[in-house]
Amino acid sequence: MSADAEPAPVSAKPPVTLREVAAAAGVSVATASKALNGQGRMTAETRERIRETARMLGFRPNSLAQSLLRKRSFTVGLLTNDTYGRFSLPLMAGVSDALVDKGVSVFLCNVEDDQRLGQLHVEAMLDKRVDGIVATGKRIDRHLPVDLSNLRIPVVYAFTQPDPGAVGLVSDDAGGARLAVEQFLRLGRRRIAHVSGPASFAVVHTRAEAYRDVLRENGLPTAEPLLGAWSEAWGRDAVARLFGKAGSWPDAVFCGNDQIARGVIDALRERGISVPDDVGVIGFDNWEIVAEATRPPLTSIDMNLASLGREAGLALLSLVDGQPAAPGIRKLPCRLVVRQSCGSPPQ
Amino acid sequence: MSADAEPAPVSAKPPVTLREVAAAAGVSVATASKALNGQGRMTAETRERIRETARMLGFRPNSLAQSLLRKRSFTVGLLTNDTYGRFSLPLMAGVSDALVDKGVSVFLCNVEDDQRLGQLHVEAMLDKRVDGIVATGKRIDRHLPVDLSNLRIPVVYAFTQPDPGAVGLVSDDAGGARLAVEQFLRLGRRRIAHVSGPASFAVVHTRAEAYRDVLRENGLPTAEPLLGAWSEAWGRDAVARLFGKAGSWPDAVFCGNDQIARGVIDALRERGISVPDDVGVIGFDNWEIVAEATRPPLTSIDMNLASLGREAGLALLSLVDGQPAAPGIRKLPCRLVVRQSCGSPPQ
DNA sequence: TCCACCTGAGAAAACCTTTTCCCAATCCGC
DNA sequence: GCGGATTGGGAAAAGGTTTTCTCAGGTGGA
Repeated sequence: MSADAEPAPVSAKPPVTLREVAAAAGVSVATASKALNGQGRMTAETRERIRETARMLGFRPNSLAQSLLRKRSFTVGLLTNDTYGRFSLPLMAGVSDALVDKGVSVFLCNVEDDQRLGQLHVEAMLDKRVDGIVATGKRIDRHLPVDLSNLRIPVVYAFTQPDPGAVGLVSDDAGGARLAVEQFLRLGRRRIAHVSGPASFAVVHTRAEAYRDVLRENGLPTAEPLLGAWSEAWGRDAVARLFGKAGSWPDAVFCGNDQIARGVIDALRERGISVPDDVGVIGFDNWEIVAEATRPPLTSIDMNLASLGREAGLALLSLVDGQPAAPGIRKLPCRLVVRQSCGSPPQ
Repeated sequence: MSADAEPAPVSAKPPVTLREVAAAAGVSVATASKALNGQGRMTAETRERIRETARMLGFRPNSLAQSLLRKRSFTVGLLTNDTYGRFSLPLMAGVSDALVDKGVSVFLCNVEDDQRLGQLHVEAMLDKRVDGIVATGKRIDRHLPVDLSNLRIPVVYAFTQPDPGAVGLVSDDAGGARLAVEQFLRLGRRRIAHVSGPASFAVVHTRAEAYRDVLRENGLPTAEPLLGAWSEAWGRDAVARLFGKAGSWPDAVFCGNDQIARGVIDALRERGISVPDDVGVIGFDNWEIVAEATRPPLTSIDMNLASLGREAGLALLSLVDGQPAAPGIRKLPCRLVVRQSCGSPPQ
């Protein structure tokens, strides 16, 4: 390991090839290949001898040669424009997780919002003969800055806007919103407000609609959601509007994301309003770094992004294997993560 | 694009090969190859004709075949145990960014803290003949759960503990801490406290030592740093200790990370102590999501992780090209990002 | 006119593995 | 003992590209 131990393997000996294994075992490469792959016919003794030789020599087949022949590279590309962001990370982990067991590796390609970069990455992946592509982004209602519609390999969209006719996986935002509002109802809350992000986001409307639906189904008056930004500042601002004037204050606030929820909780505390005793709060995204830092810790809706990624990986794999998949958007359920910001059920 | 436009290319025609280009141009594959690569000798007219044919046919060379021959796959592996985390993301983006222009793609491998998974990923990468590996982690003072010391391909360590004799890149934590403390001094602060994370982290000591050094160099009394957790709660706790008793309160707090700093700022505000008028605060990491949400926004030390990643990518590339690199750890400077939590210079 | 040299281009090997034939030897039943 | 089936294993092509070698024809000089 140190300088004087060995003549420093500047470039270590090349990997051992099948030919060398065959030579060492005294058979032809064809026989060696078949022995190692469990193909062909030969005596059990021969097969075992070849295997043992391969093991001794530390033989590992060259994926490049295999891929060239099989026209399958056991490699997929993961395209994202959200490397820094919150959403594609768990998603990426899920994709990678679903594929590693099948021996499939993942090329990570961050295209930012740059057409040129996107083009570059897609061409590089195509040249390297990836078996398929998972496209993911930071917004469910926006396209990646690349055209993947006429590729000769399958594409699965996860947490981004799919091309028409493609298969897409997204979180069930409406279901997630229902989960939150229904939790409030179960806890006996009746005056439930909704504070969410900018109207330019599709999910803002999806969640708001589900919020209204649940209230209506339960015969409760629906209040107009307050739309603003995805920030703590807006959460604080919204509290000023909701609780600024005298009158019937909400006893629950369903927030469009965890940062808004944090702003809401901070502002309520500063007004001397107790969470969860006076007002319950539920966030969205279950971003642990935020949800666990609020006082009290924040109950939130988790979009199960890792599962989403796993499903995307598996869907892509079956597409690669030639299984036709039903095109269209599949919605995966969210999950309520209970912490302490919305109280316990009434006795 | 829609169902009736074309017979839906279930599996589109295979990519065009060099052989087809050669046939279409009426030359041999050898000549075609040389024409496209600018090698060999032929009339300018022939070369141009072949190039034009290739362009028309949309020819793109098969990377797999090229790699097999050249023994270079133009592919590297990025190993991390911090997929969800804060640090490896900008770093990954930097690595990818440095390599994409050179036509090098990056395999993303998240090994968590799992030996088996690490082994699996490394073997998969080796089989796929990656040209090199960048190893990165969530802590500068911990090893990844894999042994990369006897690989026959180059390895560069970034933001993780390198093997002896390898090349490693880390942030200059001491320099970063100096930057913070010196900024306070420049602003006329003299009673500077330091609140940091757990003693089990090497960086805690590195930064604390630099903090003491700067104070000593300036003839100021050094106070013992307060060590705790990397959390907001600990930041609030530390304020209670520093400002709880009467006496000479600090006029500046240098925090070990941004979350601690946020706790500090929140607790100061709750005590009616003004930031930055009464007390200046500087954080570490420059995690925008935190630094921009504090009230006031947080001045912080940025570790330039994207640059670190870029440097790591370039270092790996030159190693792959056979340039011997000086082994050992190279430290890259941090950067002070000024927001509003430490005030303006005195007039 | 002849020879040496250059020019343009092709044939073939190489990279490493898989798979499809193919062949020789052995075995079986009659 | 003989024809056919089976068995164990090998030769060779395929996959797509690069590179080295070879070669035919042309050019220039003597």
